[in-house]
Amino acid sequence: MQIATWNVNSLKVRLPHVLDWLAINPVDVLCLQETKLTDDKFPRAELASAGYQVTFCGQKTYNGVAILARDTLAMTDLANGIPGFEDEQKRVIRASVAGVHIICAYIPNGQSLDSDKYQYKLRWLSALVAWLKTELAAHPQLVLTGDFNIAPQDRDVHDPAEWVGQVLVSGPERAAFVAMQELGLVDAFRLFEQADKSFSWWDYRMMAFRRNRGLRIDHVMLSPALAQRCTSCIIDKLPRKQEQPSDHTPVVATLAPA
DNA sequence: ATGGCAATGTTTCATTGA
Repeated sequence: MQIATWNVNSLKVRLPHVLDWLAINPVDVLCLQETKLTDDKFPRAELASAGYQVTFCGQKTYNGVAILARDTLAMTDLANGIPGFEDEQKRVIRASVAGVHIICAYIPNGQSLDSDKYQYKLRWLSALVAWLKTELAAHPQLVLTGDFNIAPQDRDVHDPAEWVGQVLVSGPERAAFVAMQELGLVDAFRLFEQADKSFSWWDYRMMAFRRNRGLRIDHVMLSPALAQRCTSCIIDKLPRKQEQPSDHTPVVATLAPA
């Protein structure tokens, strides 16, 4: 089973990229973030033609998440949001696909350490971690994937010194990531030997992609039972090289049959 | 220190992202 995540930065603009990518990479599950579409505008028919069933939850301009699953697989238990956490922003959606419990998340950016948005990010992360504890107990086969807006370690940052004092690398954010690991979730990418300076996001500005000035902030985290089955996790940089790309590129994890 | 690039809204620039 292959599970991928991709922050597409507008599914309206990026639908052709997604369809092209799926044609080459027929993953079983693709989690999308920043669809930036209200539900009435979601391109359900186009994705159905490509062989994918969908569940989505979006809003105008900002946020928006979706899970695509091959239509040959059973997709059940559809829900969105973090239970008990009031949030107008559409950032979490979940579904069970062929018995694997998938949570697709777009964790807040935080803007800057002195921003209200940063406080919101920390509250949000706290709610997520508390909820994950019960989710993991209920669903031993669990994947948490998406745009975490957290670079877990300095090796996930092109120039750590340049990022000191900024969001995505702050102590409290990284502590939340560690808290997820302490619940048993495993950063699939780090199960394997990887090239130095592997990133999943590059700023549009300053030729950041060509200079590989990026961050690794998009993650696939696996419950212990699934980590045991994971045979690979790669970042696919090809979409980032295309015309009019998203600033993020897909991350793909492969699980061996149970 | 600042802005650089891209998407969105109803736009003629502001806001947000990371």
